[in-house]
This record gives sequence, structure tokens and C-alpha cells, in this order.
Amino acid sequence: MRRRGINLSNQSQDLYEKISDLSRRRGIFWTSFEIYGGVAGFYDFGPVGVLIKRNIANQWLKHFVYTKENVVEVETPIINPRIVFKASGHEDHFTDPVVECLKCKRVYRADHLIKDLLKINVEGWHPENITNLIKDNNLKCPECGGELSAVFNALLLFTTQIGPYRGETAYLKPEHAQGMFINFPQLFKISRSKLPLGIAQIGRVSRNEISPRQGLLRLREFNIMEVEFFFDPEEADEEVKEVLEEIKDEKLRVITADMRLNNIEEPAEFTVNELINEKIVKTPWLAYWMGVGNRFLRSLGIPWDKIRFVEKLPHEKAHYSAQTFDQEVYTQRFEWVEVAGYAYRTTYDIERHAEYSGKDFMVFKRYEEPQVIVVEKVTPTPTTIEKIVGKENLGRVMRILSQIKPDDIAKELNTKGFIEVEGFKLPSECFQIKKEEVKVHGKKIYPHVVEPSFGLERLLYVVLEYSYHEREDKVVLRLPPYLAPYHVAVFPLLAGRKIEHIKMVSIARKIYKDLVNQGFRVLYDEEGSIGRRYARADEIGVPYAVTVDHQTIEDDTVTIRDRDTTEQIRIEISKITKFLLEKIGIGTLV
RNA sequence: GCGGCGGUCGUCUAGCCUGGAUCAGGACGCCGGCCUGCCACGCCGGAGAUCCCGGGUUCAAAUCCCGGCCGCCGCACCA
Repeated sequence: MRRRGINLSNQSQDLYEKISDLSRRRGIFWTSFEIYGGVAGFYDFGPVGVLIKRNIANQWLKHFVYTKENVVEVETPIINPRIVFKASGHEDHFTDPVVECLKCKRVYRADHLIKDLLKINVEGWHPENITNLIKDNNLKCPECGGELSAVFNALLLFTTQIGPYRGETAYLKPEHAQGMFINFPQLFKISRSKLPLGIAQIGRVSRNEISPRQGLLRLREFNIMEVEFFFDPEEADEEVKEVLEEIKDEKLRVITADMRLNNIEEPAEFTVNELINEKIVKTPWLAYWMGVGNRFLRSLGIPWDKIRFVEKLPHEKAHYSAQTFDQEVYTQRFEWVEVAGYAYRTTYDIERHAEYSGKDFMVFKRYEEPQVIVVEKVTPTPTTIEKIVGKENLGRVMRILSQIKPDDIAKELNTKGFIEVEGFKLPSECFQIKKEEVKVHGKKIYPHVVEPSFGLERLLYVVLEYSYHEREDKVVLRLPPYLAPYHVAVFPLLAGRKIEHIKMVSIARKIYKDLVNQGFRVLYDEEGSIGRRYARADEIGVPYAVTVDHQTIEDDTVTIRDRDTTEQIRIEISKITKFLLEKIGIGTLV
């Protein structure tokens, strides 16, 4: 028998190319705007691609939201007014200082150019100051010797306007985080004012990358799945224990910043518990979510030893982060690829939004027992003060005193014996000091934040890499059943014109309909030989295929073929549902 | 953004160096028909290419030259 098949024989193709080919052929993804020449950094997703993506997202929801009592999901706008990213620091940090050669039009990173030529670190400098530095040192284009332009900031945020006509400047969000921070006070109330509180979001973000490449791995518009997890750092050790049991023994492969500084490249193994106990993480919640993320990736079919966590070095971290780990997956062409980041954002973001909005982002933390504290109440006595400052100055001095915190006055008096106002030394006699007992029920704190954040398209790519197999020159996508675009395929063995064939088709169609109505995603196909249909289903990862054959007409049984083994079993039609639920898992039929 | 290489039906490719007879050829895939008792079987037929885009050279450009777009690799970049 002659072997046919699509062109998989091209030996020079690496996995990346094979996946790109498969994806184009079977409707997973391809580059956008192709008829107009294409635009780098944008991809379209086809019928199969959107289904797999949605399944990955559902799996994420299961791990990060639905199974976590204190995590809720929100959706916030893509377009944000400028103030949001001023407050977040993006307008200052999500930007590169750039100079252009006026002669040859080459563009340079200004900070890198100066570091190379003058050995000066200008990170964080204002563009104007960098421009002056260039002028003062008479720096020229290193390539052609031409004059350099003024330094300007290349902003990596997409810009737009709110309002079609002379609108307000706005940005497309590059991450979801701000949407959750802004809504924290509201969601905290809705969630009955309890910490810890996780706020999750899935959706599109965009980044105006300078030079996107590497297919799905670096897009200008993509989906992020993110949790902002708010907690009280003082209670973290205790509170994490309540949920740690399920994940504490999850083993992670980790390269710490220390290891990197010592040139150790091979990850060390830690359980979540060990990460916490050995103080490798700055908050136990970071380790907790890393554990959840590790298990999530394994559930996507990524082998344990192809996942690693790499701690960022201080200079690699984002402006808001106290500690960051990247979660990476090994790929054939690009080696280790970041699929998630775990950042300890502390109070940075909500403090900034509090500052810029003037709203209160603090939460009240109730003490277990009200604390009785003794406060010294300090009241100035004008008559005594007047004797020292004179009548004409009394009003002014009193006003100034009223603006100083009583605590600070008391402190001054206790240490120096007087407080100085406008050059006058006012001794204790000028104040009435009363000790009062006050019941304090709690205090206000800014919650800290840990953020696990996943790139959905990157996950799609690594999932495809690890599910891609070839069997006798044919592609088999060994997706975990709950990620497959269809749970099951239904085929009539033959679909010709004979009475028997017509019966097969009608039974198969009925099975298809029944399964769809039960919530399964089902692929029905009657075109081409049965072998060809199996092959088509294999290529998009359909885990099971039900075939209606001659025997079905006799006794209501069908065969079910397993995608990975190609083995078939025969079962009664009435038992298909039970079989599928057992194999696929009912919890995944979201 | 810089440099190198590349871009021909959905896919892989022949043709490009040495411009002209190719209506741009083939294979696989796709569609229709026949056949078919379980793994891309066979037979017949069919659709499918802006030769990446634009300009130039030439009597004549898929082919030569220039610019752009896109892709790959290296550098840079990746809050």
C-alpha cells in the first residue's frame, strides 16, 4: 500500500515550524492581516485555536479562581485614562530613552550609548539631562559620526484618545494589574472586608513592542491571566497555613538570584514548604502561588522537569517589585521561555493610586482584643504662652502649634524639655498634659500584593509543543482530554448510498446530537475514508472517536478509539456518556 | 531599530544564476463523483498562484536593479 500524507518529511523543519504549519492547516493560528502583507506581532486564532485557548483559560480559572475560596474574578476596560498609568509608574518606566542619528537615521538606546562611551549610568535620568550630557561631551553617532537628536522617550504603551474629537489621551493597558488595584476598595467591601483577597482577570492587553518576533511568544496584543492577591504581611505566615496543605509538597525547580550570582545554572529542587521555611521567598504567599502555578502547568501536559522558576536579579526587576520569579518552560527552538511572572508588588501600586486619587486604600485591621493604650493629651495654655511670646505673636504661635501633632509636641517636651516655635522656646509649663486611656480596636494598613501573571498565547504554544507527536508520518496532538478542542469525534464507518450506510449515518447523527446536548464538544465527520477521518481528528487532538459500524445496526454498540493508542473497544451506545465523563473528568466540562 | 539570509497555489517545492515557448510545472492537501467492512487505499474529474508590495531597466521581468513589507538568524530591545 502506498503511503500518502501531508508533507511532514521536511527534515529541516524544527518543532516551531511544524507547529506553525499544523496551526495554519488546521485552524489554530496564523499571522494577522496576511492579505495586506502582515503586521509583526499580531496573530489570528482559528476555530481550533480558540477552543484550545478557552480550555487553557478554563483550566487556569480552575486552578487559580474556582478552587480558591478567596479569589474573585473581574473584567475592566482595555482603554484607560492616562492618569492610571501615571499613577502606576508606567508612563515613567514603561519607556526607553532613545536618540536618533540625524544623518544616518540609526536609533540608539541613549542610556546604553552613554554607558558604552562615557561609562556613566544614566538610568532613570530625565531625557533633557541625557541630551545635555550628550551635548557637553560632544557625542556623535558611533556608526557614521553624524549629529545626534535630542533624547526622547519611546513609550511602549499604545496610545489612543477617549472621545473622537480632541479627546483625552488614553493608553491601552499593558497588564491587568491596575484594573484590580483601582477596584480594590470596592471589591474589598463586596468581599466582606476580609483579607486575604485575590482578584483575578483574563483578557487582552497590548504592548507596543519595538521588534516583536518569535511567533506567539512575543505579541503586540495578547491575553494575560492574572491574579492580584492582597494580604496582610503580618498575618501571612498564619493565613497561608490554612490553604497550604493542598500544595505544600509540590516540588519546584528553582534558580535563585544567589545561585545566578554564583553562576549556578542548574535549578535546585524545593517544595513549597521549603521555599517558605528556608526564606527563599520574601513572603510565603509567593511560594504558595508558585506552587499552584507549577501544578497548573503540569495539568497542561508540560513535564515537570521542563518547568523552572528563575528569580530576577535586582536590576532585572520591574519598578514595582520587591521580588520576582519567572516561570519558564523549555522549548525546542527558543530554549527557556517565560510563561508566567510571580511578582511581590508589596504596597507600591495601591499607595500610588491612593496618592494620585486621594482615595483611601487602607484596610482596617481589627486587633483580637482591643488594646488599651495610654496617650498623653497635650493642650497648649494660651495665658502662659502669651507671657513668653508676647501678645502680638500669640495668634501666630497658636496656629502653628495646632498644626503639630500632639504626640510630637509631647516627644519634644520629654526629650528637650521645651519646644521651639518661631524662635521661642516654650517649656512644659506652657502645656497642659493629661494622660488618658484609650481603647484601640485596630489599625489601618496597606495590604501587600503578590501577583501571578500568565501569558495565554505563550501557554498555547508550549502546550502545542508538548502535545505534538508524529506517528508514522502523521501528526497526533496528544492534548490532555480537557484541553482538546473536541472531546470526542463521531463517525459513521461508511456514508454511501446503501440502506445500511444511511442507517449508520442516522445513528451517528443521533449520537452526535445527544452528546452535544449533554455539554460535550463533538466533531462529526462523514467525509473520506475512516482512516482519513481518524487522522484528521488526531491532528487536532480529539482524544476519542466513536465509530458507528455494521454491528451497531444489529446490537446498538459502537467502537471507541483512543487517540494515543489507536486501540478500540466496543461499548453500548448508552454507555458512551459515562465512558467520556470518566476519561475526561466532569470538572473540566466548564 | 541595525546586519546577514530569504519570500512561487493551503503546504512543500521546480523555474531565478544565464530575462523570451509556462496558459508559472509537480507532489501532498482541499472539493465533487465512483469505490471502500476500521486507520491519510484506489480510479476519474475539479477548484486553487496579486510569482510579497511598489518603482526602475528592457521590445520583453517570477528571473536583473532600487525602495518598502513580512519572516528567519545574530545584535539590540522585552515595563
